[in-house]
Amino acid sequence: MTATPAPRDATTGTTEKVADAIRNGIRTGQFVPGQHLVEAELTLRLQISRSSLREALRHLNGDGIVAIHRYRGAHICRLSRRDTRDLLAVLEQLVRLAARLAAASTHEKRALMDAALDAARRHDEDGDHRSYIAIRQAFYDCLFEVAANRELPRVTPLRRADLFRAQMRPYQSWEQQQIHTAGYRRIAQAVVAGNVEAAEAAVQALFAETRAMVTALPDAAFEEG
Amino acid sequence: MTATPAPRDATTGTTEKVADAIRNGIRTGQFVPGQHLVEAELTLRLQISRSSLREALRHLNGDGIVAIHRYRGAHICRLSRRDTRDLLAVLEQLVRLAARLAAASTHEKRALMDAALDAARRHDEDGDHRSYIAIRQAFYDCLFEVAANRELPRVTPLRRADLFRAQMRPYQSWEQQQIHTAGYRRIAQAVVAGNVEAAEAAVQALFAETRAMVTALPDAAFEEG
DNA sequence: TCCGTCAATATCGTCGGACGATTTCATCCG
DNA sequence: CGGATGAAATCGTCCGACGATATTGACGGA
Repeated sequence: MTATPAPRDATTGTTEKVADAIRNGIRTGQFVPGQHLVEAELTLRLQISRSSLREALRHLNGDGIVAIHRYRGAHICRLSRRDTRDLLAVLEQLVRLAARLAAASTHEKRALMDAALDAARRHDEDGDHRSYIAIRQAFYDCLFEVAANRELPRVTPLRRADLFRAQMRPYQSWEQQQIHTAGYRRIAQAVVAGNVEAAEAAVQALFAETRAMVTALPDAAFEEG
Repeated sequence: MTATPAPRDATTGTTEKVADAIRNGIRTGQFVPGQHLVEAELTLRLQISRSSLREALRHLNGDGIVAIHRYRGAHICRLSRRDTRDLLAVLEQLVRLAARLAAASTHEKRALMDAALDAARRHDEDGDHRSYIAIRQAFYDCLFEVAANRELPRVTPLRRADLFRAQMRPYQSWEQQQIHTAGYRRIAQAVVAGNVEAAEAAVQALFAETRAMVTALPDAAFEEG
């Protein structure tokens, strides 16, 4: 009777493996937003049964990263400009809350953010896109860990943000990634310092940058609507 | 099975019907938080196959209202004090965002909130618990409609809040429900008036009341941890 | 040639059964 | 009384089947 869905149990199942595979495929570019997902093809590629695949797709559908239309199959969601705007508005509030809670946490807990900072510094050196993804993930994992709010990781639409990142990728330069990473660093520094106002301000600044970047993108990067 | 004459969207399927049935059962008290869900029993009760039921359970697991432990089955989540605190913190931020967006919307859109207000007034008269549930649902539906942010209804953990309400029910008096409904009314009025600050303040006040009520509840109302 | 109609196909939704894996529980023995 | 043990219950995964529906492409008439 644990109040929260099983953390370890759930990760050991076939459906979770499949869901992770697709999520990871989105991050690595193996799956592209808008791509049609045919059940028969995926069952062959992933070597699983249709039942398990459908459960995984239903799971991903709940996360909002695949859309399912009756008798027309599933496809990776492709965000419109409006979807992106709405997503960023919600995400900003939740990350702000996370930053506020984290900055108000105990000193030893806040020190965990140093790991994310170190990873960010390493990213500046090699500059691989894969490490950028890793940075992002490490940053948010660490932020949620320090914030110590079990509900935040559940509701924060980070998987949808991955979709957003995937759509931006062809248009985003390495410099922009570096700027974004610098934003993570500023948040982490404010959190480690225990400065609540600075942490919230850093989150706001990061999302302001992101919104500006989105505005500058061509229409081709978005779904119509 | 064959009784699906006019399916127009993805929301009209067996799995969705099952998920709705369980969600509704939680609201009406048919399912109690902590209750064990046996697949064989549910397939008989709902007259569906195990495949469809499992998809539905996976869906509800994604919404965070049922927990699934490998080889031990699914059960309705039961929130601990901490879970409740975390849930309310996140919910407050999202409802605040919704109220802010709604109050800043156009005048004709904001007028939609009058429907929710009328429903709230009707609730004061008959005072049935079922109508209280209806009020709550109508209020949030309307708020999200006016806020015009597609991401908000997706991420806002209202189903988990239903869990919370279900756990409170045995300890919540009718007067407290009325007080809560009055909080909805204040938010709606501020939204209709287009007063952003007042709307956000009303949300804050509502959650402050809720937190105070939670603190006063006995331990028996919560899962341990 | 263009466009509407209609059949063929691909794919999905649901079902039922099967088998191994694991937990749970009652039983038995020390 | 407590720990080992075996049976029952339940779950996870797979497979095959059938009807339902959307998509596609052929066909014929204007």
